[in-house]
Amino acid sequence: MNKVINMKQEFLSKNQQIVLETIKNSNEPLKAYSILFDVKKKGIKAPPQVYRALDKLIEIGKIHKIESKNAFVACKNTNCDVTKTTAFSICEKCENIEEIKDTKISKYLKSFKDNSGMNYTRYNLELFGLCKKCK
Amino acid sequence: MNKVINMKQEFLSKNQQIVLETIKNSNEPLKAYSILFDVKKKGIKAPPQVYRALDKLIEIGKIHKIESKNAFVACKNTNCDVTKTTAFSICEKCENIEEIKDTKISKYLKSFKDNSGMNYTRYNLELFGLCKKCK
DNA sequence: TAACACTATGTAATAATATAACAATTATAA
DNA sequence: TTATAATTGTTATATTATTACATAGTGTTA
Repeated sequence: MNKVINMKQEFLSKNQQIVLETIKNSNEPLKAYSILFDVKKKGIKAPPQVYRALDKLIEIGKIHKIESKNAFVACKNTNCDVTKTTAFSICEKCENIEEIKDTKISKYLKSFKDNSGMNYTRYNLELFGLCKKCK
Repeated sequence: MNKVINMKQEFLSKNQQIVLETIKNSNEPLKAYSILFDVKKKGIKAPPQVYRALDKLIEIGKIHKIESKNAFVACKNTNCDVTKTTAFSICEKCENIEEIKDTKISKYLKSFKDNSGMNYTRYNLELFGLCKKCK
């Protein structure tokens, strides 16, 4: 079986590589069935093959899921091993979505405590508004 | 048509009332088809009737959607007119979900600015971890 | 009142998203 | 080599959500 080693010595299987490349090459978040459509050229035929790859890629932090859109984006943050922790900015008009790199917000949320006794380890944050172009 | 006035003079239709009561009476977030199952006793028969009510209730801030779970909870925050802005704590083990009332975090996120030029107006935040019982 | 617009409802069909179950194959380790 | 685990392929189905259109009630106003 053809495998490739990435910078963190994590192995990506053939299907995982194909799905990851497809997402990376897109300039917008992709939905699972849109990924499936794209990768059919490369021999992937059925939803479970895509969803399995997506699950794994999320697990190792190569991609993130934007929950409110059921869509997937590649993580551009090279040291995103902390991962599964996500913050996105979403323009409500043009639907442009960007991962928020601002570290202040990440520090703030990681260290956040309330009086519930919860021990927080990760978060999803989606900030909505209007982007520079649309406002 | 039987209508009822709530504190903000917003009208709730019959189906909206039924769906809202069902969600309020639950001690956990409900999924749309679980709501549908419950309200069949009361004459609501099909998905669009439920989804229409859910959409409206979200719009007026009576309920929130937990995006990562595709589930709906009533907003206990009586003055949740600011709304559509949501923050939840989710236990990864027991799946207990609570709306975060902490106002610090809300102030922080509402006033958040980065250098993208985005003008943020609302957010969804889901904080994951282990609750007091599960850790 | 009749005509109109408007909102809410009911209903059937189907679209979109995701998983279960199991067989077949390939990779790695003992 | 045998066993084991991981990955893949495949079919079917479950779950979540919307479209489209018909029907009925409500409110306004000419």
